[in-house]
Amino acid sequence: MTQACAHIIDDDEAIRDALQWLFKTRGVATRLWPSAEAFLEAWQADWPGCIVLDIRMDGMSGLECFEALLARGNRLPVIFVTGHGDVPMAVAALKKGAYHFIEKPFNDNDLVDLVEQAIAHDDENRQAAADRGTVEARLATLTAREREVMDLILEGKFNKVIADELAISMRTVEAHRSRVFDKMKVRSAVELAQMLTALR
Amino acid sequence: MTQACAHIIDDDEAIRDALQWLFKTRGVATRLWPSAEAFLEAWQADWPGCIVLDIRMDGMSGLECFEALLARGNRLPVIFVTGHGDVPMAVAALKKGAYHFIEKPFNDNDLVDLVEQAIAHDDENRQAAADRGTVEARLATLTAREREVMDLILEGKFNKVIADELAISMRTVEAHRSRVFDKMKVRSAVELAQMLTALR
DNA sequence: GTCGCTATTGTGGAATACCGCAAGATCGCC
DNA sequence: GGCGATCTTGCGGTATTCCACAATAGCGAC
Repeated sequence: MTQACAHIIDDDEAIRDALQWLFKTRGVATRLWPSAEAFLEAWQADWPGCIVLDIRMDGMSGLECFEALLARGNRLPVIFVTGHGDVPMAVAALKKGAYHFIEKPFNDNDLVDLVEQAIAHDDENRQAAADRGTVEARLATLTAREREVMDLILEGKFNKVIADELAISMRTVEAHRSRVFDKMKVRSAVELAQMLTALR
Repeated sequence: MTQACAHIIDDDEAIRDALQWLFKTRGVATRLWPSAEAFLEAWQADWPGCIVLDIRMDGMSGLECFEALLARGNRLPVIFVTGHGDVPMAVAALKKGAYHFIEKPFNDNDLVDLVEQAIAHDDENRQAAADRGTVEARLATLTAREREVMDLILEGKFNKVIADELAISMRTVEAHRSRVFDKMKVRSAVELAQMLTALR
């Protein structure tokens, strides 16, 4: 499941099959889900790709599914598909972060293009998230004391001042500082600042 | 014109007046424009507030006006209002960066709420832009050589290495470095890195 | 208890950064 | 030619960083 794919969630088997065939001819991998519930149950945060989500379905609606995904921190771009949408619904969905909102009947090529854009978009997100992930993983290896020292380093303070504020000796600060650089895999305070400021 | 206001662009005088009255009762300053052309002619990049833009108008349409504003780097949130919109139009507008898309007839309170949110949103944007502006203004005071040195500092290099790469003496690098810190109003390379990384 | 991790401190020295003062050279502008 | 901005360099000295080596102490896990 490391392969990016378009998750097609629709309770109409004929549509699922038609979309599967469509995407197959265009070289886009798909995975089919007969209901929002089924998808939510299987959903994993690290799945790459995008979601093509029908709004009107038996059981949980596409909008409810979207909300549930939001609550779980879903990052996959969601493309809504509906035959009975309206402007307020589309606006609300997009403002909540949906990737697109398209009405049936749609042009096949348009949908494929959208899905490809969404998958590419997800790729970028995923890359950025991975970068953040590695930095956070390194942060996680720091001890509490090391993090305290790091914070003060990031305020541009001298070891001397840090030693004062933490009421420890300068030598100790140096030791922590050295370990911080080591664990964060940077060679200077400047690199550290850039790495962490990039996280926002 | 330093006061944030809602720019109402509509070719129907009755609607303009009605909206002006509505916003006045809710304490939102407004400015009325009878056409997209009139607004575009007067438009200034530093106006704060938001835009309420009717789509169907004689002459230039709201959508065309929006495109023109995009091309000019407009930052004001745009709220589209229309009686004849459809889903694709709304989706396209939002994906291009419009703030909202609302259909007539609309609930007065909804529109006022939207406008207030948009103005608040613009305030935040403007604050962030101002921060970027001050940093960029400082950057602009740097000489070419100082910027070169700064770039190398931001790569975490020692003065010695920088001197080598630029084929100048270490003392010269120190002089530039000192002036860079001075002009950028920072006291350490760490602060500099944070200030510039925050710009993205 | 022993082992491993963490926090702590010290010594001593080499490498760098930082600062004030002074000054030569180039270049464009009036 | 004179003026101002910029780039350049050196001297001498202080402050800070960085590193290797060495060592003590607390604390939780097995």
